[in-house]
Amino acid sequence: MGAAATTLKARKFPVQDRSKATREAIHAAAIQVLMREGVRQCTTTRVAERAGVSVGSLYQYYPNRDALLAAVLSEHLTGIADAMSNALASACGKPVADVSAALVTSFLETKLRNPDESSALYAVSEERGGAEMIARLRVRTLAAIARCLECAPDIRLSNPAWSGAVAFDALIGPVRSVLEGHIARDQIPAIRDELIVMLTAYLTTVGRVKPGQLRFAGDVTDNVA
Amino acid sequence: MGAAATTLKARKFPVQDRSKATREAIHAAAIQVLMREGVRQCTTTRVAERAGVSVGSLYQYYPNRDALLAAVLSEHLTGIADAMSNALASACGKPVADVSAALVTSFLETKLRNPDESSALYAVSEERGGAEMIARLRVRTLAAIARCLECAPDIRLSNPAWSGAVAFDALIGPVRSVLEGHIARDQIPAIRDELIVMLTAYLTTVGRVKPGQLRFAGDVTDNVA
Amino acid sequence: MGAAATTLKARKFPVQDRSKATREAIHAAAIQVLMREGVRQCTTTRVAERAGVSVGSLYQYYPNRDALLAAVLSEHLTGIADAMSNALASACGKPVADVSAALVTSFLETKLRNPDESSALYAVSEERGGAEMIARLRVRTLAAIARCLECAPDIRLSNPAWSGAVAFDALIGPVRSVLEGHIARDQIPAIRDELIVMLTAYLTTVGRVKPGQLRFAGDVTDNVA
Amino acid sequence: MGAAATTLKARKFPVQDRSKATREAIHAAAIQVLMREGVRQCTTTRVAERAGVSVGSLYQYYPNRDALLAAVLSEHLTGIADAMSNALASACGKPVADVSAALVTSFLETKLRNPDESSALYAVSEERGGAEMIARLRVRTLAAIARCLECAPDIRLSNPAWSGAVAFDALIGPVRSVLEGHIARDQIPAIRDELIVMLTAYLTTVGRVKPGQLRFAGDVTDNVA
DNA sequence: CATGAATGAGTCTTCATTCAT
DNA sequence: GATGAATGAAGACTCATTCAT
Repeated sequence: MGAAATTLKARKFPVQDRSKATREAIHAAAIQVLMREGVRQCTTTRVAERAGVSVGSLYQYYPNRDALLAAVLSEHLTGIADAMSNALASACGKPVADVSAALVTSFLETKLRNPDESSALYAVSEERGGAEMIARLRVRTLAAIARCLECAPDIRLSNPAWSGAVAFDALIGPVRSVLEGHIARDQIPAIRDELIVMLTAYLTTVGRVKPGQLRFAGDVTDNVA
Repeated sequence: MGAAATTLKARKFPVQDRSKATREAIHAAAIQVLMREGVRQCTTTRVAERAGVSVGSLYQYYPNRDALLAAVLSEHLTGIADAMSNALASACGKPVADVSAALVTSFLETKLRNPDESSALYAVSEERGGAEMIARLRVRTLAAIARCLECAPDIRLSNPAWSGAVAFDALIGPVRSVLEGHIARDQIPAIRDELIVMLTAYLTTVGRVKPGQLRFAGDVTDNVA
Repeated sequence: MGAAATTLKARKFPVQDRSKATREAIHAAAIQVLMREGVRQCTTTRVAERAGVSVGSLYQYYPNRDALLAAVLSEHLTGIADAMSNALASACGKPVADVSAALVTSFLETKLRNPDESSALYAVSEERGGAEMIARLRVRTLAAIARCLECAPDIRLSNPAWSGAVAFDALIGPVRSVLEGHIARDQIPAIRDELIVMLTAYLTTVGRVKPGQLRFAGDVTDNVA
Repeated sequence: MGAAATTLKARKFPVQDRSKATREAIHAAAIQVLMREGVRQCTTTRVAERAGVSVGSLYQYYPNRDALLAAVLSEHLTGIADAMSNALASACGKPVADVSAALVTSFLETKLRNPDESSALYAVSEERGGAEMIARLRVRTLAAIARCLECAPDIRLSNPAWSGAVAFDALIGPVRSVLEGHIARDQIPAIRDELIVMLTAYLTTVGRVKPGQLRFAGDVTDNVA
């Protein structure tokens, strides 16, 4: 009887679902604590508390504190990589300006959607294991960018992967400046446009086709000395 | 003789010199530990140990751990800001390409001179107080950049401070990629040239003087397009 | 059976009871250490050790060393204030001699019941926060005394609160002399009687009703003379 | 030659005088620090600093911190004992009321002349060695009191030492209440008068001569129940 | 004798992790 | 599986005391 009742309840809330819910609660709590208190104060006890579970339970879902923080960071970075992949896929085959716009817009949008979370996670990425994860997702994103740049009809890059990497890396600092408050949040549209201009100018310059092919396309090139 | 020798020795190590030596030993040790073990493991005990002094001595020179780390970070950042100010001063009045080159070269050179130290200090800047210091020196550097851009004869920027900030921030990500090992160290010259191209292209684009306007200091706002 | 036994055991030590036991063990240990080693040596480590728990546990029950000492002091002082309140309540409406006796007896009894503890706590009250606590409980006790003196039929005090305060304060020194060993412990009954005499003499003198005034509630200020 | 010069200088400021001055400076500094910062913060370094000498010098004059604090406490207590001895000597042979007045007045005056100092020293007396010193000077003072009470013409105490001790101890609490701020400082004259009344009443009561000898001297006696 | 840099044992406190219930 | 009390290693920081100069 008792067993049956339990089973029925379990059917409505299957074990895995409840597990998943708890796991997600802990995950969310970790982000909250991270944002409000910083990495140092983001202790397992505090996270469990905010998640409404016991520390013991936390350890049922994450083998240790580092694993929890890694999971949080991983999801954050994966989200960004996914968003960028999608955006870039849509821009495939379009001219540089559009690719640049897709790149800049998708990065800024995802990174700045939850600014506090993004900010908090910088500190997490300094902890052990952060670098590798960033490296992994950077590679993935760079691949998407390179693919896109190869198909841009108005440029011909000698090394799309390389140029794409530079272009992507160039976005990191400005975004961080926004997150750190060096650049006001109402300037986000302005900075977005500015970065699009920058990337477009850069990629156009390094990807300009041989003289005679696109002679009248622009005049930026001869400024590069 | 013995007395003379003692006196001479004493002259080499008078009170202030000994203090200074100890202080510097601690400072250096902090950087060492930071590089080898990371911020988390960079404890007062460990630093004192590597410096060959007691914890007590460390606290005679730095009021607390944060102050020590802040001092290390401060010296690092100040060095960079100084180097950039100098380089930019030399480039004042020269064309954009030269300003870009000065900006990129000075930043890369100082930042990559001691790559391990630079790397280690990223984590330090996440700790309490790091943000403010970065903000302060960022402002100083941005002022130098803006000053330089205003004098560049071949461009007319509607907002030199803003464009300079974007240009500077764009360097941060790529440099970090080198430090993190995402970009091989033998690629440093290549990335330097690439960044010079990028900044020059960007600044030329946003600072492009419409034909016929060069002689009249007209309203340049519509150049940002 | 095994299960039942376990359940019974568990009933004896449910969560709250175990917690309470630990808390009390720490409390008791603190007093022990205080008595044997003094405040200075009453460190969190030593207390935890004597309580048979880890330092960590101590901090689960008391936020810091001061809070622990404050708790010990508080319980001690509260106990005294309670005992005196009760004794004085019983003496309400009785003549001065009885009030004095109640006052003296209750104070001596509670203070000297655990002489070593009382002694040890003097040093605690010097530490941060001790003064306030003493002040608070002094006020409470003085109120009880004043209430009692107002109802004594054979005296009419111009300012019962003031006289009560003096009377109470006068007990502090003698009690301390006993605790410090200046007065032998077998003299306690003698000192008690002596103090009763003193307080009675004092209160009678300052509360003496002039012949013929007993029936009229006149101005009694000139009795303090 | 150099020796002669040194000797002459020394004659003007004899070694012992300078030593004495330094010692006193340290002593005074200790009291200052004690008052402003409390015992815990009264460290050898801080005292030396305020005294304008080096820690090393401090240790030339006092073997260790405890000795320094003991010296400070000793001088304080000795000063009080001296003042009381003098006052009591003057009151010798006079009636109880005068003896009480002398006792109370001298104690209050010396104890409250530098209230902050007196307050600060309570904490010192809790440290190791304080109790013994207090005991020693208490004995000395009690002897002076007893001597005085024996000569009072209007009372005949069965045990002057005992009654004197009670009388003296009764002053300790009230004085402390003033120092702790429980009793306002402008109430000092009032409390002095009150305490004189209390001691006089007490000593008169316990020292009353047999009926028939001083029958009309006072009427306090029959109030004692 | 004076100095004050150096020492290091000893405090308080935190927190990741475990395990009996 | 859940709980949360218990653990104890480790970290930051202080301060009495010494000793080379």
